[in-house]
Amino acid sequence: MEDVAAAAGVSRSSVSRVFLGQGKVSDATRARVFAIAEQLGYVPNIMASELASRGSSVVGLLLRDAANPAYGLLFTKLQEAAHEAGITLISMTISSDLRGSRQIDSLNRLMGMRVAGLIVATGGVTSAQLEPFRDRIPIIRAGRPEESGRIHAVSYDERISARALAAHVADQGHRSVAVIVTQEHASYPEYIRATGMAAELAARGVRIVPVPAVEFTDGADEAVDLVRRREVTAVMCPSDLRALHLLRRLDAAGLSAPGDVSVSGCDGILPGIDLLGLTSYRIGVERLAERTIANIAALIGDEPPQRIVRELIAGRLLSGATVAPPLEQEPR
Amino acid sequence: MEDVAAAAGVSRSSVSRVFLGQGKVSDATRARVFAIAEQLGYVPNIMASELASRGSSVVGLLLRDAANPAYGLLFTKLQEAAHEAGITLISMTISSDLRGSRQIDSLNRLMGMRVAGLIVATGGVTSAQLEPFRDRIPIIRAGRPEESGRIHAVSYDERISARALAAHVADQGHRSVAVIVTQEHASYPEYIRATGMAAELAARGVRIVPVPAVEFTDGADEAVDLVRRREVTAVMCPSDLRALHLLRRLDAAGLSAPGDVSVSGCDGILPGIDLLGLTSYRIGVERLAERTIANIAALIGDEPPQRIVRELIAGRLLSGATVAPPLEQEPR
DNA sequence: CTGAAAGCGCTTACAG
DNA sequence: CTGAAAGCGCTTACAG
Repeated sequence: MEDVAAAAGVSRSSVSRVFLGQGKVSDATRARVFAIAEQLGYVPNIMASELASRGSSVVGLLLRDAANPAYGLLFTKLQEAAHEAGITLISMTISSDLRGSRQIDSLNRLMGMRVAGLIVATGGVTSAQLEPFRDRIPIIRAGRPEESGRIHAVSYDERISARALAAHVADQGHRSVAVIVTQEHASYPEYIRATGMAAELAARGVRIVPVPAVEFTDGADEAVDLVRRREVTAVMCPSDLRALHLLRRLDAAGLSAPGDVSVSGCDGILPGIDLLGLTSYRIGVERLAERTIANIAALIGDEPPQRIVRELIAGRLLSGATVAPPLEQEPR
Repeated sequence: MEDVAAAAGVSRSSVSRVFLGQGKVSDATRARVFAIAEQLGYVPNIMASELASRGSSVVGLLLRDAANPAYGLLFTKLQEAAHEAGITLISMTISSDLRGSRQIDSLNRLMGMRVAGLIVATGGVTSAQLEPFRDRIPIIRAGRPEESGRIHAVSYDERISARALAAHVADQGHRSVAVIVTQEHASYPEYIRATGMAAELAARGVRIVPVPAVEFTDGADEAVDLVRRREVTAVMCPSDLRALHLLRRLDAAGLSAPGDVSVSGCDGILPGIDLLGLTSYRIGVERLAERTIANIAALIGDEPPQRIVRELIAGRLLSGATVAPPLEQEPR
């Protein structure tokens, strides 16, 4: 900056004003400074700038495994929305198979960078861990149910999706259905979905066989057994990835959907899901990203909202070929 | 920091040393400082720290649309490898449908943050645009052929993958094959793949019908026509997403693979690709991420390698059901 | 419209 | 092992 100022024959103050685009600067000076800067390849040091101005325009994003299509799309949409809102997002990913310590690590790193706000799109960080920073900067949970009630959140409406899927399966005439229930501690969203599905099925008088699961591959073989023994005519999975795995195991067992059993997933993001014909629920990623950015922008803005943000985003049912009326048993 | 120092009864220098873990500090002081810091919720300001030490440990990552499974996985794997190498990655995504200006924007922002190095995983930034920063910080292109020869690169070996796929199709007995050729300016990697496929087919005496494409959906309907007119018995696509789209169009036309035509893609990342039975080539994302991080670590390290890094990463053929011998025509 | 000077939160020789 | 002081690259009142 010193060099630019010298070459342009002005003070550092003026160079600063030119780049900030604020304060009064003559057109001549402005043009000269820009020209020299361009020529010298000068790019202002954002760190120094923010340090001096005590302001930060960057928002931190704590993301889960972007290899998961649902998180990858969310990431992309958040970036897009942020860019449009003039917000720079800096992100760190947490692999889903890594435990707590590393997530905290990332959280601290982001805090150390003095981000103006934080978007948490992973369940790996608990509300309790967020709490100490809560009155330091605005924090918003994105895409995941937030229990505490003290942290802002824009979440998918898992209850609606669970109900829509369960209603669809029940409407096809299934009277005995297996539901793969991810344990609460393993994946809270999946847990909510699964219990929501079970509740809706129960309300419709459908018999439910819960299949507990923790790991991604859990429950599939057990479900296959249930199908073999003709105990159920449909299996509901709390995510598309789990449904895919079930389809693989069914295939290995010489069974298929919907011929031998109806299968449903949830997410609806996977490219090619239409070709597979998987019945699912397309979560509203785009809208969620939009609302998350709109809220964080307001929260880090001049007049932050007084109340805790708490929005629910709905999606839409994707009715595919893998769910059909049960064949032999239970004629209607 | 001042507060922590005061509360601990030491100077800021000592607090600094404790957090940097360098220099001699008595165990008593260390313990006291950590305790107070914890209690006060003090997290060192990384920006200030780096400004003062003139060093940066963060590496910038310019990524393409993470919603694309291939980029999403790359992103995740890069993060993992970086974390293991003690490198903090800060990333900005570029939506594939946004043009130049925004990419430069992100590039400047990253430079403004004074990152220690840069990983460019998008073709949207040209070598020429990178050139001005080339002698400022180490820059490495990841996952994409880099033409300039002046920028470090760890790329997928697109020629190998193209050849493997083409050889596989030819080996099945196809003698007339359509190849969807993405134009060079639209997607360079796809262009390299397509021309590589065509070259290998030609070398094996197979007749080639090139179908030019720019947009993601281009070429599919033309390919369907070729199949209808029995001009080709196979269609090779330069990416799985294009292959998926072709399968959709075939389906809409009442045709299917491999019954009416063999279809191949390339990438092999998509979850569920096995269920679809798509013949593809699984690119070596994990290894590429590993090598990229290893190289950037060396480049920003004490003794950077003298020569331009130029590595090629191979993957493996995924032979699926969508490629089979041609049925009626061309009996062997 | 412009410049000199203080200060942002740290690190780092340099003395002790 | 520890502290005082200068400095990192900027911004921002405050004077002019």
